[in-house]
This record gives sequence, C-alpha cells and structure tokens, in this order.
Amino acid sequence: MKNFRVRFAPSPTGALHIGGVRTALYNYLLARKMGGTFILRIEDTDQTRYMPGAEEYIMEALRWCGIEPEEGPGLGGDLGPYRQSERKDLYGKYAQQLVDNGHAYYAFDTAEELEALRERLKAAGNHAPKYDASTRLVMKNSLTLSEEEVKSRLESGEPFTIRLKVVPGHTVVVKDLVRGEVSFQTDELDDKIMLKSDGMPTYHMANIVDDHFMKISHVIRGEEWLPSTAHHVLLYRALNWEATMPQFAHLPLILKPTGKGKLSKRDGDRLGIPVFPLSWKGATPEDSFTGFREFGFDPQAVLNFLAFLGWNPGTEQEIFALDELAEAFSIERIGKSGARFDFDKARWFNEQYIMATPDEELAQKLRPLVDEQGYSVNDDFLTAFCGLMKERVTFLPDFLEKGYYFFKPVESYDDKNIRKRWKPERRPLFEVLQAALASAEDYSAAGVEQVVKDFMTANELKFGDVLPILRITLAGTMKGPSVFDMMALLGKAEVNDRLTKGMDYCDRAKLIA
RNA sequence: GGCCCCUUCGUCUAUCGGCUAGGACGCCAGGUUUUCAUCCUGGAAAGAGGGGUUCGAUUCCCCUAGGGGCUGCCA
Repeated sequence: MKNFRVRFAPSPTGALHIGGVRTALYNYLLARKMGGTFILRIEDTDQTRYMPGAEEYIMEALRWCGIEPEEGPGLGGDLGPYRQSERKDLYGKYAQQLVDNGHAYYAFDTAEELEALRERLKAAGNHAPKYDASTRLVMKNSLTLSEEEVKSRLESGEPFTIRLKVVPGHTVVVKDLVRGEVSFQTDELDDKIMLKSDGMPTYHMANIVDDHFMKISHVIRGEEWLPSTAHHVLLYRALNWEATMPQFAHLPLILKPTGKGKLSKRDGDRLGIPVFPLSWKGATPEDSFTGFREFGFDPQAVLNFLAFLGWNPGTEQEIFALDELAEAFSIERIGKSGARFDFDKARWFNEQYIMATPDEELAQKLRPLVDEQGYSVNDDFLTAFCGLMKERVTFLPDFLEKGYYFFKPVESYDDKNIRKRWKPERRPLFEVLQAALASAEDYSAAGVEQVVKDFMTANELKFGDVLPILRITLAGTMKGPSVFDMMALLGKAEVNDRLTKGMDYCDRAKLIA
C-alpha cells in the first residue's frame, strides 16, 4: 500500500526514552508490513525545552536499532521540511484561517490572569478549571473584546495566543484501531491553544497540519495522546480535512518494573537498568544515563523484547528477527493494557540472541572491548573464546568479565574450593600430569583430554579428583567452559605456567587454612 | 476531583461462549555434565469482586474495586 504512511514524531528535549523506541518500532513494522513509508518528524516547537544533541541522539538510536526512517530531516522526502521549527509559517497560516472561519479566537490573557482564573474556579469548588465555553466570556479575548480593541492590541504588538473555539453540546467519537470507538463530550474539552504567544504552534496544531500535508494515513502513538485526540478530530473538521483524516491507534504504555506509574528515566538508576537505547551524557550526573547499547544489548534483542511489550503474534514463537516481525506484525494484535517493563525478560532475549550469534560475529562485536582492555589476541583466539563463553553470558561485557582469565593471569583463586579439594600430598602426582601435558604432541581439546584420561587410569583417579584441580589452577574459579577446551585455547606454555603457579597458590592457601 | 482507557499465573501473554485455562520469563525440583552454563523433564503459580444474559461464561452487558493516562502558552 503505497499510501500507507506513518510517522514517528519525537520531541528533541532529551534522550529518547525506550517507550519512544517502541513507538518508533511499531510504526516501522507496520510501514514495512503494509509496504508503506516510515517518516521521522522532529517536533521542536517548544523553544524552552529544546535540547541540543537530542535530534542527533534520536537518529543514532534509530540507526543503532536498525529501524531507520525513509523520510525525515537529512534523509530526504518530498513533503518536508521534517523539522517543525522550519514549518512555522504554515502553522500560523492555518491558525489564522481557523480564526477567520470562526473556529478559533485571539486570546490576550497573561499567565497571571490564567492562573487567577484557575484559582478562582478551584476556590469555587471546581477541580478541573478549564478555559472553555463556560469561562471564555470572562477572559480577555476576541470573543469578549470589541473589534477595535482586538485590532489595536494586535497592531500594538501585544502578545496573544490563538485558541480553538470548542462548541459544547456535542459528542466526538474517535475511532481507534486498538481500542474501538472512544467518545468524548465537547463540554469536557477546553479551548486548547493552537498558536503560542511566541508564534510557535502547540503540539496539537502542528501535529494536525503536518500529518495532513505529509499525507499521514495512520497515527500510531502512545496512549497519553488518547484524551487529546478529541481535539485533534475537531481540528481536522475545522480545517475541513476530515475526509483525509488519518486513522488512530493508541499504544498501551510501558509501566515501571515495580511500583506505580509509567516507566520513567528515574527507574533507570533506581533499579540499575537501562531505560534509554543509548547512553546520554546530560549536564549533570543525575541527567546522565547508561543505554541498552552500552549495557551490551544486541539491538535485535532489544527490538524483539520491545515488540512483545504490548503485542504478540498469537503463536508460541517468541524469537523474531526484524524481518519476521515486520511480516508477522499487525495492529489487530496490539494489546490494550499497559505492560510492565520486565528486565529479566529483556536479559533472556539477549541471552538467546548471543547464543544464536555465530562465534565470528561475536568476536567482531567483542573486539572493541578487548582492545579497550589492552588485551592482545588474534581473531581466531577471540572467535574460539566466544564459542566457549556464549552460553554463559547475558551481555557482551560479561564475556570479558567472566572469562578474563583467557586474556591475563588468574587474579583470584576460589579459596573455599581449594581448601576442600586440594591435597598437598598429591602434588607430585599432578606434576606427573603436568609433565605429560607439557610433552603432549596434540594440544587440541581432544588431545589433552586423552593425556588426562591416560593419567587418570594410570593412577586410578576419577574426573572429580583431577578436573576441579586443573580448573582452579588454570582459571581460579570453579565456573567456566570445559577444562579441555580451556587448555587447548590457553595453549601448552600458558597451561604449564598456570599449573605451577596455581599449585603453589594451593599449597599456600592450604597452609594458611 | 473530572474525563478517558485498561483488568487471565509475580511478569509478558494465548483464549475471539463449551477449559483438565495454553506458552514464555522468573522461581523450585530432578536429569545430562569434570564445574558453571546450555539443554531436557517435572512442579508451584491466574480469569479482581458482585450482579445479570445464556443450557453454559475467563470470553457478552452493568455496577463496584483496582491500575493507568490526561486535565500546561510540554510534547
């Protein structure tokens, strides 16, 4: 469907929240599924909250995830510009048209006056103070002021806003693709500001104008927008664009892992989990966050995890490559209720992706971290290493933390197990094994295994007598890959060296104990 | 407070009136294994409550409760 056009419209006010990434993902997936177009639009209409670097962050995050838009700032597309600050005149024009057609009006109320109105209404027992049909007539606007007065205020350059004139007594029905029909009474709707006193449009105005001219067919966004959709429908009507109004789909929100409310950036450091795709360095430490990428997540795993937060294919398949997601995705199967951010599940997805990634590829991804640590190993070594460790890690950095001893000497030994298993009187015996290993011709895993087995049968020893000792002297820990694989990868000289050092350590540990 | 949305295991969810309520994560137990992990097997674990409608409700309707969102010259 060539005319299936969707957009992701974030505001560059800071790092892009993971919920935003999911919204982008759903838009992207639907665009691909429908053979449509995925558009990025930057909604930078709030001068005060604008954050330099945020737009770049958004682009980089989408690129990292592999869900890049086809149209957007710097990406081309015939219906740009795709940055709202560059479309300012357009919004002014249509806001004016709204006024001319009687669907909106000028308002001159100051912030103080607005605040006074709220206070007055609250004092009168109204818990939902609104600027609407019931109050607009006591405020300073082109509905209450004389024509001359309005004209002179406008001409004298007095700041003004343009408000939508909501007519009470009607019902607005929003057809939502995930929620069905949702009705709102216009009596409940306030006269939303369309054009701010700085000449910039509000979200509502800019959104409708842009979606119209960018020929957006489906608006897929977070549930927080559902309440204002009634205003949006009213706007389409006032602008006479209802015939081509896009269809709406409001996504369930992502909730906190624990506690109440929707997931927030605070939950990140509160629980030690990422809530942003990429790390973000804000002005202060409190405003800086570690991203999924820096945590060592595979972007595909993140996408897979995110896709299932609010959607499911209806089958029991859970692991989906991006292409498969695009194929299987559908609006009909998007859920209605908010989904808790389940970090354990995210970890599981990442483990699945790491295990499914070919060793060579893992080695490539690990290379920068290896170099950063100053370890010098070749690609073959790294590839083999990844093969040995991939079933034991959750995140990329885990490889180097859990398997550090493949790159440098053992830093700490498991004393508890040494006391339990090391028998000093057997050292001469192990030295026989050490010698046998040192003269082994075949140092492959199978080769050393044979040497060890021969040694065991010759001395009537069991695996349990020998392997733990080898493991602990070579790695310091009881955890890790097959001892024979470890030995083969470490190599003859290194193994010989570690055996000596390890047994020395064991003797000492035993003496102290 | 008002308006809107939502409500199946702890969590993510399947179920589109017939259910012994299925799967996944996590958890527990067992098995495989030289360790850890992987893997395999098994287990505990759910239809918020109350009314209807119906031969029959988790499934449809209503009420209550709970949760979420909105209620800015922020998006």
